[in-house]
Amino acid sequence: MAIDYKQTLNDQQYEAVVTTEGPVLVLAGAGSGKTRVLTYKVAYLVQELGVFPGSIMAVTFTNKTAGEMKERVEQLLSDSTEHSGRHLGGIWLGTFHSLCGRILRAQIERMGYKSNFTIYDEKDSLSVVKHVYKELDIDPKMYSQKAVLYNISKLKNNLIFPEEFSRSTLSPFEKVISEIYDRYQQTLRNNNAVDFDDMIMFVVRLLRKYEEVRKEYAGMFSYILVDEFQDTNTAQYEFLKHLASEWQNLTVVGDDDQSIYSWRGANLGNILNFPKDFPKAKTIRLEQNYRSTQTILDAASAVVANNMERHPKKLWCDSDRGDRIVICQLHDDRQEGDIIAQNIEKQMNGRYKGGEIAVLFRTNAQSRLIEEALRRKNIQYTVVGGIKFYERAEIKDVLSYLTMIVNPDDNLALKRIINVPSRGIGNVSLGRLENGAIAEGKSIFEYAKCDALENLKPNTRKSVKEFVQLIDDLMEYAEKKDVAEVIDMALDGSGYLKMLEDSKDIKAESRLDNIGELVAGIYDFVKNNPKKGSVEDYLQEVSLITDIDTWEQREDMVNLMTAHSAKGLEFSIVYIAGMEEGLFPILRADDEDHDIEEERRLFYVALTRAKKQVYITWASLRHRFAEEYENIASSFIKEIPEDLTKVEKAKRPDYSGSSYSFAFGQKLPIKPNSVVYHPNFGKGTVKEISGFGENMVITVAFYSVGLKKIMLKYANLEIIQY
DNA sequence: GTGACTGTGTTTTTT
DNA sequence: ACACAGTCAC
Repeated sequence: MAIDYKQTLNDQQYEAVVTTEGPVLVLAGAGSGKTRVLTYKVAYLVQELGVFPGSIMAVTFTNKTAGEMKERVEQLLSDSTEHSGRHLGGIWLGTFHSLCGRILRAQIERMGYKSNFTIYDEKDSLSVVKHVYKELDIDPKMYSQKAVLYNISKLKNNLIFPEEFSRSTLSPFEKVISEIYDRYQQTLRNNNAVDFDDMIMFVVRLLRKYEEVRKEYAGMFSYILVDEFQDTNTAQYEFLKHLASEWQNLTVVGDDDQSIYSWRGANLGNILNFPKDFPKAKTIRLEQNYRSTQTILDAASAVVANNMERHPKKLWCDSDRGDRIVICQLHDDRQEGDIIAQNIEKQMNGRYKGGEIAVLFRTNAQSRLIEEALRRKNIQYTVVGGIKFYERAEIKDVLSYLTMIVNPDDNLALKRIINVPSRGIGNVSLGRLENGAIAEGKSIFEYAKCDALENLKPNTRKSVKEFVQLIDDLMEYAEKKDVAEVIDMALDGSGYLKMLEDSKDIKAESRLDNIGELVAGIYDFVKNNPKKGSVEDYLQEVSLITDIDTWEQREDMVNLMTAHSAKGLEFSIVYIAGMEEGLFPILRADDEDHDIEEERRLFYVALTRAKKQVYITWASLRHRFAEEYENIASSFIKEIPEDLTKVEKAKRPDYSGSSYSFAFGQKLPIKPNSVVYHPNFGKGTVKEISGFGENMVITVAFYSVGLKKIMLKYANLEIIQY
């Protein structure tokens, strides 16, 4: 049966789906079904217009979203039996980075790189900057390496190439940046490596410079769809413009109120000026919210209305008013964790599953106390983000072995592993190798491979030759075998596994666990990509994977993450923790371009993740580093209309005893038949009440242990139902 | 070349 | 508070 688009979608959604020709701007408010529109539009193109999937490009913000979208469209297509032959094979669906990566594999040789290039993450980039500082003899204390890297990234996002930047008028600091930028880029080239920003910038450069490249790709994509358009940067937007230049069928979907990545170069101007750039563009507004209660929607709208830079819009919904937003003031950050955990426990004993609940915060560091509190209550949780899996030292080490197989010119990868495990090739020897390589204009590996290495001691020379042999063997093996087989050989042959197994370091065990997880992931990869299971295929994919991509929403686990990571997700219950002035909105000592409107949008994003209920917590006292800070409530709290909120203040906690208690609504009276929760006995129903005030004693029928008499003031009881 | 010691930055958000 | 990088002594 064919999909009844008219029936399934509302009028605006339908219009956005069937307006396939020409540029379309879909302004989609939070929870208005933007993913739905994109999914149905792809299905519509394939099914109703008979478009070949290979001529569709769909760009999403994360790999995870790309995967989910593919699944949903395939589901839609297979549900409609008359076109069951249609599937999505060949569609270009992914993030800007993965799509550009694919183009670069095919085209980068035009720029003098080899197609087996490595993709450097931020840590790698920083290592390159460090290397350049040494080369140019620049003092890291004078110019912060991070700040310089940030500036380079900004230049790249704005498509300013090193040559161009060096020609413009520069301040003394900019002159330093320019010099570093230049060397940085040369170093990447020598290593046959690109950073994240290069991936976009290089493709734009190719599209600008080579008409045949532009024609090839622009001709190929007769339909282009873009999600989260508000978070695109200048380079990404130009990429889209080039690709849409032949057919002009560009649908961008976004919400200017949810633009939260300007610090990464996102240009709010892209969405605000889209109608000017494409005068023929049709603008469609999705203003019906299907997610939240009226209360949550009203609160979020009232907050974001304080922003000046935005397309005005009026979101509406026809759901219930719902419960008020609870704003709870805590004494300190530890109590915040405890209260949140306590309340979650209550909700999980009620009708909610852990997976329906999320705790959002501004900074990853805040998760620790909340985690501890949840652990004390044996509540299962997952943390999204934080310490990143693929940035762990052991993971990077192992991946560096694979990288060397694919791109032996990658000096960074070589330096990382040539002495891990220890082969007696220390800093001095490595320095000699590096200098020799530079003198001969070779990569270190190339130099180590061919030369007599007379500047090394015989023992060291032997070790280097053995290392070269190891990599050579792995390379040969990798020609015939898939990445799963290669990783086993690499871990074994390099002695890396043995090094960890023999280590007395207490961290070695968790490192082994992590490597186990990585290997399991590699086996999965090979299983899922029967035709493309080479080391090179794997590395290309894995370099772009982030934690949010691997996160799976589990039914039973409470979700902890930053407000940024929560973009695009929804939960029945949302806690927003740490709502203090200076933390959310965040305030930094050296903030030049600190943007309060962006912080407000981030708060808007956090609020609109909730379907049913929002809890906002803030603590008067918070620990930062080793110190305590006094805080006042976030100014954003006041922006929520009072009639939508319920304000509570916790008693000062008593940490002297082993436990203390406070719950939302603790003071409310208990009556017979109230349902209560006891930390040891679990849930029960109140049968009898005697005594008054301090001496009140209740008789409770617990589901687990039967009747118990309990003295209220000692009981640490929570009321689930009055 | 290894291990202990010191100093620094970290905790804004991420492809 | 803590991890990490850089430096120094052996």
